[in-house]
Amino acid sequence: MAQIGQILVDVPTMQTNDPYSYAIPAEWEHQLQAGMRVIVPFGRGHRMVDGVVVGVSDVTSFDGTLKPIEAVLDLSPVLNEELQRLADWLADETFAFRITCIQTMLPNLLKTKTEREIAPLAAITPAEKAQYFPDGEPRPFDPDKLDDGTVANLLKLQRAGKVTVLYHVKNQAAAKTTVGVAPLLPPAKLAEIQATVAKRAPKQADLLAYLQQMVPKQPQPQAKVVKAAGISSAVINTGAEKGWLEKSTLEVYRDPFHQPVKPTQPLTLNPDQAKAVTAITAAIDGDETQNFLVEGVTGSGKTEVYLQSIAVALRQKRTALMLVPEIALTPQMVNRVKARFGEQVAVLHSGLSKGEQYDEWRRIDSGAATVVVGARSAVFAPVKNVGLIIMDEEHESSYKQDETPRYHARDVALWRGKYNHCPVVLGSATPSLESRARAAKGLYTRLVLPKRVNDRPLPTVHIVDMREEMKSIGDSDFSTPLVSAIQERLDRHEQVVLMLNRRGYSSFVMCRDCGFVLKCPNCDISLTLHMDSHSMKCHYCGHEEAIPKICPNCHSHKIRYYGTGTQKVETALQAQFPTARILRMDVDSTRRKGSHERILKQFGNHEADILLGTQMIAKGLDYPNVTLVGVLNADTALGLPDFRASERTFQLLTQVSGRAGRSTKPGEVFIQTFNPDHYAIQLAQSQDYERFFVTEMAMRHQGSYPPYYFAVQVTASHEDEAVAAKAMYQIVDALKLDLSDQAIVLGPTPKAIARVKRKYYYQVVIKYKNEPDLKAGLEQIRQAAQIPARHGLAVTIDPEPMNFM
DNA sequence: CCGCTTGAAATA
DNA sequence: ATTTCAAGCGGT
Repeated sequence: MAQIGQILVDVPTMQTNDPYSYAIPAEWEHQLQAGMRVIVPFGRGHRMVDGVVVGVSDVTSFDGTLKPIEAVLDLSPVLNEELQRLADWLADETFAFRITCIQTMLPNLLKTKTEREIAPLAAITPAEKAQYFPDGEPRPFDPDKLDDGTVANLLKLQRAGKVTVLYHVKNQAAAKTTVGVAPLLPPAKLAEIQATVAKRAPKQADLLAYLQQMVPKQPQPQAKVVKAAGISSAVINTGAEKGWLEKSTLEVYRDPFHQPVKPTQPLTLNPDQAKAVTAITAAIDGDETQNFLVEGVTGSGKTEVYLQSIAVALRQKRTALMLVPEIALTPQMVNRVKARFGEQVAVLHSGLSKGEQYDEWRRIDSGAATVVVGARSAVFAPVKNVGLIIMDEEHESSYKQDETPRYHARDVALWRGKYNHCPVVLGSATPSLESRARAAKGLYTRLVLPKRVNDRPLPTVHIVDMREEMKSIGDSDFSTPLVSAIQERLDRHEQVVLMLNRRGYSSFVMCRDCGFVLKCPNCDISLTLHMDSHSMKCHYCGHEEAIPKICPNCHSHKIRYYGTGTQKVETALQAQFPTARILRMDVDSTRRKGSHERILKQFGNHEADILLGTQMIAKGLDYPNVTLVGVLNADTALGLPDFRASERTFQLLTQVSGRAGRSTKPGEVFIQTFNPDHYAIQLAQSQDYERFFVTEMAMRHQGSYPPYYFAVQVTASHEDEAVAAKAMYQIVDALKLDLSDQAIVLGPTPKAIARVKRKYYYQVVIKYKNEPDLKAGLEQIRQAAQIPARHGLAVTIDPEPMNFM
C-alpha cells in the first residue's frame, strides 16, 4: 500500500492551517518521517512551496488525486516528537498558525527560500522575446522589484502560454565544510610503505608516520594534519594519488566563543544555597514534575545554585536548558556556565550569525551539546532527555514574544518540564506577581535565598525628593546628595553606575510660546533629539528630520528641548565632574555588534569611573569596585497607563540597586524621584520584596487585574482610523455573546500610542476568570479576520499581553 | 458581447 | 502566498 504524507504547507493562512495529503514517492517509502521538511507542488500551476511532514499514513480522507512530494530536504527529522507536539500546543495556545509556530522553533537557516524565474516558451514572438528577454535567458521574477506594467504584461504572456514561471527552492542550511583526510590503509600497511619510500621524499615518510597513528576512516581536518605532520598540502595530494589516504568533505562547527574561558570548580554553598540544590536535585531524581521559584536577593548566589543543579542533571546523563533574558546583556552569565561545563555548552541568541546559530543548533540536535544557554527562543532548543530547565530573571518581559506566535517562554518551559518529567526552576530577586502568586498557591516550591553570599550587607538606599531638590538646584539632573556621593567615589577611585530610566520618556522639542511639540508624521509620538546625528528621530518607525530652529506652528524662535536623554546627561555630568572618565551605554552607543560587551569590559577594567546608561545596565553586572548606584529619575514609568507600572518600577530599582557593593566594600544607592511616597519606591528602598508582593497583590485584587484575572487583548489596526475603530466595535459585539457577565471588557479604546507607522490601533482587553466559550469566540474572530486582512485591516489576539498600552 | 479589472476561492 | 475562477462594467 502506497504511503501518504500529511504535509503542513508554508502558507500561513487560516485556510491552510491543516495538513494536506501527498503521495510519497517509492524511493521515500518508509523513509519519510514526521518532522522532516519537504517541497511539494501547491496550487494549480507548478508552484512549489516548502512544508513540514506532520504525519505518515496509509489512508487519507481526501478523495481526489494526490500529488507526489517533489523533494525531501532532510534525512532525519528537524523536529523531534516533543517539538512537534509542542508546536501544536503553541498554535492552539497563542492563536497562531501551526506552520508559523514551527518556523519560530527552527533556526533561521532551516527556512527555505523560494526564488522565481520567468522563461520564454516556444510560442513567444521574436518581438516579445527581444523586449522581455534581451539575452534570451530566463530572468528573475520578483513582482516587488518590477514595475506594475511589466508584471501585467508578463502575466498576460503567461496566460497566452508564451512564457512560464520556474521555481527554485533553495535550502539555505549549508553547513560550513573543510577538507578532511583519513587513512585508507591499516597502520601496518602504511609502515611497510614508509620503509620503501625514496630517501629524497622525507615529507612523504612524515605523512605516512602521521597516518599510522590516526584511526582508519576517521577523517581529520587537512589543516590539522598539515600542521601536525609538518608537511605541505602538496604531500597530502601525493598521498591521495598513491591511495594511502582519502580526502573527504568534513563539516565544521563555527565556534561563537571567540575567547577561551578559564574552567571553574563548584564553590562552597551557604546553607540556603545547599538547601535549594538539595531540593532541586530530589526533583530531578523524582518522577513527579516539581517546579521551583528561587527567590534570591541580588548577590545571593543564584547562579551557583543553577550551576550545581545542572551538574546533577548532567551526571544522570540528562541535559539542561538555561534561559536568560537577553544574552547580549548578560555575557558574564554565559561565561560562568561555559567556564563550568566547557565544550558541552551551546549558546543560542540573536547576536550570533545565522551560520553560528545553525551550528549551535546542530550541536544540540546531535547531542554534542548537553547544556544550552539562550534567550527566549532557546526554549525551543532540540535538547533531548531534558533533566532541568532554568529560567533566570523570570520576571523579565523579554521572555514574552510580542509578535506571533505571542508565546511566553515561561509557559513553554513549564510545558517542556512536564513532557520531560523534569523540574523547571524560575529564579529572580523580584519574581513576577504571577509566579509568586502561583508559589503561594503551592504550584511552585519556594526556595528563598535571603542573604547575600559571605553575608555581605545589602546596599544602603537613599531616596532623594526631587520636588525639594528642584528648589535649590533648578532643573539640573543631579541632586546635591548624589553629587557629593559621586565626588566621594571619584576621590576613593571607586566606580559609579548611573541609570537614566527612559521608559516612556525622552527628550523632545517644545515651543515655549505656543506649546507645540514636534511629532513624527507617521506615528503619534514626539520625536527624540539626537545630538550625535544632529537630527530628530522617531523611536518607533525610524523617521528622521532636521532639528527645527523656529517653531513650525507659530514661527517663534523659543523652541527648546525638554526632558532628559543620556547624551544630554553625559554632557552635564562631564561639566560637573571634568576629570571623571564617563562611559555611556544606551541604544545608540551599543548599536554595533559587540559594542555592548566592549563597554562592559572597559568598565570592568576600570578604564572609566562612571557608567551612565539606560535600564540595560540594571541587569547582571557584577563589578566589585562599584560602590555607588544612582537612579536619576526613578518614576518615569510610574505614570504609564499600564497596570504593571509599579511592578516594573520596583523590579528595576531593586535590580539596579543590587549592582552596588557586590564585594567587600559596602554599597550605597541614591534614588531620585518626584514620588518619594509611592509604595513601589518606598519598598524598593527597604528592598522588601515580600511587602511589595502583598501590597501590589491588594492593588491587583482591587482593580481586577492579573494574577487575579486572566487577560486577553485583541487589537485591530488600519490606515483609516474609522475602519480600525469600526472593526473593533464589531469584534467586541461578537465576543460579548460568548462572555458571561463575570467578564470585564475594557474598551474598545485607541491604544496609548494610537498611531504607529501610519496605522491606527484600536484595542480591547478582556479580563476574566472562567469563560469556557471565550476560546471558541476568539477562534471565530481569527477566522473572520482572514477576509478583511486583504484590505489592510490587521487583527491580532494576544493572550496575557505584557503591554496594555 | 467581449475584454479587462477586481475580488473571492482554492490549493491535496 | 499565489494562482485560478467569477462577477461586474465600460467600451464596442
